[in-house]
Amino acid sequence: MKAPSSAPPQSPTEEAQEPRWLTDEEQRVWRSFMEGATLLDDHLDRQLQRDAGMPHVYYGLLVKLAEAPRRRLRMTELAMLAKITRSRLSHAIARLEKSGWVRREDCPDDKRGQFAVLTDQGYEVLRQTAPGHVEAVRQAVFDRLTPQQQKSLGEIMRIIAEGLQPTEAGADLPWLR
Amino acid sequence: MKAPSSAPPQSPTEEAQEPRWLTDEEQRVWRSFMEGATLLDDHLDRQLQRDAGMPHVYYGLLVKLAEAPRRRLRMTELAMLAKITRSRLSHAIARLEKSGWVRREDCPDDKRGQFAVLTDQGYEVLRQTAPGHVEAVRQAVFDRLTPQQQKSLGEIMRIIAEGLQPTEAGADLPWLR
DNA sequence: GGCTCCTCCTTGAACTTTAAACAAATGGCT
DNA sequence: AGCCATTTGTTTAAAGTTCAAGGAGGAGCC
Repeated sequence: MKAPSSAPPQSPTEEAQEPRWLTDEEQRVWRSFMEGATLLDDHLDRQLQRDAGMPHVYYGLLVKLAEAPRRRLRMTELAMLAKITRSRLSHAIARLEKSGWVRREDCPDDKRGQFAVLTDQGYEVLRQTAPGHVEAVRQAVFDRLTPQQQKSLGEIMRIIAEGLQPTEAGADLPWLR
Repeated sequence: MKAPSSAPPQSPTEEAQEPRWLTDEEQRVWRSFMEGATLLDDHLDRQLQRDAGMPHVYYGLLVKLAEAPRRRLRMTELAMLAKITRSRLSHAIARLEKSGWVRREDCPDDKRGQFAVLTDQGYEVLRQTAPGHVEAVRQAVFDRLTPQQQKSLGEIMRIIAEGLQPTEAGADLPWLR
């Protein structure tokens, strides 16, 4: 991220041309982004750990389940929706199961498959902690941005997210550029 | 984050009024944000773990050190710059020390104090991996956004970050609203 | 000096995340 | 049926993070 004073251009046949360093302005944007994102996630993590007894990611899992038909989702689908690995999800569900907020259920169609099912207790936790969480999000984000800024933020982050989705072919195929 | 169908308004004297749920549009913005931020950080984490043998946060620490006078910073100052807790920093520096990229040095003025100092080896790692990292950031972010969007992103994230800075009095004093 | 409070940083335990390896089931394909 | 590649989800260990507690030095005050 830092440009060592003056690096001379590489040989033209080298794959590594002079790196496209960030300009000062780009630097500022990038650092603001990282700082904001870090502070925000830490903030919400603490908020939820305190009020709901779980990290932000876990809370997000419960939300996805609550929105799903019959409050259940296949592990792989949940992992994709939540943008986390299956491994991470496995651990997370194990912990949420221990807390009594989620229960596993076998999939009748596919003996490999597992459903993660939101328990009534899990739904209750969500019901009780959701107001506090939305409020935290509002105070940290929406209350501070103009409608136009909110709209921009949505568009921008959607673009960034799409560029990184494993779904999008070409994203992991840089040699096709 | 999810509004259970129709919750009746609370008693007016209750502190908990009807929660200010997010509108559908706000939901979309918020989810795009979380997804984008998650995917981006995971992506850069993998990129740096692969190419530099350390997580994104650790890389950021080396960058801060590289920019500091005499390539050294007091632990507390580094923690504040990097927006992480001192505890986390302690562990992180221990690991970076083991890797030979940072070294601790006692502070002459204050016997409690410690400097984290970037070693030559640490600087070298940075020099070699910085180009690849900037490139990753460019591809994921700057190459996809218009100049106007980049500017907006900077402004927006700066606002969010400022609202969460422990520095800003009033941020932790919600009763003063 | 002695007292108290605060700051600086570390530590250890509990918890979460990652990466790699794995078993089991599925889905073609012959 | 038999075979092989893929998909599904879990497991293990190592790495990273958090939280609460604590040692030690500094700073103000009597």
